[in-house]
Amino acid sequence: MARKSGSSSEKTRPLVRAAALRLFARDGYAAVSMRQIAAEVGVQAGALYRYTPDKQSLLFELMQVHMEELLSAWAEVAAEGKGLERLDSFVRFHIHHHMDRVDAVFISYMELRNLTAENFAVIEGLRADYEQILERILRDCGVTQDDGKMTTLAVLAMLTGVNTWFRDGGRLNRAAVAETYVGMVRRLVSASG
Amino acid sequence: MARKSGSSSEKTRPLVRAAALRLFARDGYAAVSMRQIAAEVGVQAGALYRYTPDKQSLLFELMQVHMEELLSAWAEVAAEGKGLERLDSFVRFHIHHHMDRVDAVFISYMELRNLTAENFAVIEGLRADYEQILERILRDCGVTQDDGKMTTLAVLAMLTGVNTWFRDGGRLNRAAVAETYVGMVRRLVSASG
DNA sequence: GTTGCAATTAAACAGTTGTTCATTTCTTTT
DNA sequence: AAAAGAAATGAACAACTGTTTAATTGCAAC
Repeated sequence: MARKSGSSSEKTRPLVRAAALRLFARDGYAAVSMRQIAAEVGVQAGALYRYTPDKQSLLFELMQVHMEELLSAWAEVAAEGKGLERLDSFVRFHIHHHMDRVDAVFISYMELRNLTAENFAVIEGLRADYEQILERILRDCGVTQDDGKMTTLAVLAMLTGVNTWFRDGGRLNRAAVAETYVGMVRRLVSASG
Repeated sequence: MARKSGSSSEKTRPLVRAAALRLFARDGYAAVSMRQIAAEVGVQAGALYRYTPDKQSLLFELMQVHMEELLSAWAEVAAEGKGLERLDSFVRFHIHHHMDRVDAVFISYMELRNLTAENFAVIEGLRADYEQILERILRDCGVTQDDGKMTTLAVLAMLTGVNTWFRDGGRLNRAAVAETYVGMVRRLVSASG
C-alpha cells in the first residue's frame, strides 16, 4: 500500500516550508508576506493554502519540527559516554546540530512571540524537555555547586550563542570551536578555579 | 540661559519613546503600527511625526541611546579593581545593568535586522566597542588559554542570557544571581579544572 | 482680546496584508 | 478520447500600513 510516486502536492510542500524557513529567518515572520513566500516557490499566494491552513501554522510547524528533531537527534547520541564524557558529548552534539540548522535555530527563539498562546505552550514544553536533558546530565556528573537550573541555562546560553558569530570558512573550523567549548564548559562546572 | 519650563513637545517626546520601547519589546518592531504607539501616548498617528521623522528612527534611536548608556555606565564603574577583580565587577555591572533595562536589551538584539544598513552599522560598532571592553579585561587578567575573542563572546552570551529567564520576585534575587555568575565566569576563564 | 505660533486632528494617499473562492488549467485514470 | 480530480490562478475582500497635509485647536505673549 506504499505510495509509489508522490503527488505534485507532496513535492511542493517541502518547497513551501523551505521558502518560509529561509524568509522568516532572513526578514522575520511579521515582515514576510504570503505573497513573498509564494513567489519564492514560484506560485501565486492562493496556492499556498493547499499546503498550510494559515501563516501561523507555517511558523508553528517549522518550530515544532525543529524542536522534535533536536530531541530525537540527541536520543540517538545519548547512549555514548558516562559522567563528564557525557557532558562533553552533549556540548559537541549541541554545537554541531545547531551549526547545521542556523535558520531553524534562529527562528525558534526569535519568533516565539509571534506564536499564538496555544502554540507557544507546545514549543515552550519541548524547550523545557531539552533543558531537562542537560540539567540531568549535570546532576549525574555530580555538578552540585551553584544552582542546577542556573548552571543549565548559563551553559545553554553560551552554547547557543555560537550561532550568532560562527560562520563556516572563517578563522576557526567547527571542530575547533566545539572542542574549545567542551573545555570552557568543563571548567565552568568544575569544583574550583 | 537654561530653559525654564519645557514646552509641551519636550514633555511628550519621552512618552513617545517609552511607548515605542514597550510595544516594540512586547510585539516586535514590524508588528507595531504608528497608530498603536500613538494610541498608547493618547494622540493621533500624525502627531507622532513632530517627535520622530519616521518609524525607523524611533527604533534606531532607542537602540543607540541604549548602547551609549551601556558604554558610559561602564565608564563610570571601570576604574574599580585590578586583574580578576576587574572581571568580577564587569560581570556584576553587566548583569545588573541588563536587569534594569529588559525592554531596551531585548529590542537591541531582537530588532537588529529591522535597521537600515547605515543604522545597523552604527549599532554594530557600539556593540563591538562593548565586546572589546571585556576582551581587554580578559587579556589584562592573563586569560590566554583558548581564543580571546571566543572566550569573550562565550562569556557575553552567558551573561546576557540571564535576561531570558530572570524575573524579579522569583526564587533567586539579583545579587545572588550576579554572584553565581561571577563564580562561573571565574572558573570558565581559569587555567584548568 | 488679538496676534502668532506650536501642537493636534482628521482625512486622504497609494500600498500592502492574510485569506477566500469561482474559474481555469494540468494530470491521471479509465 | 473522455471523465474525474487535484492544483493553481487571479480577482476580490475588508482591514491595515507609514506618511503627508490642510484645517483646526490650544496656549502664550503683547
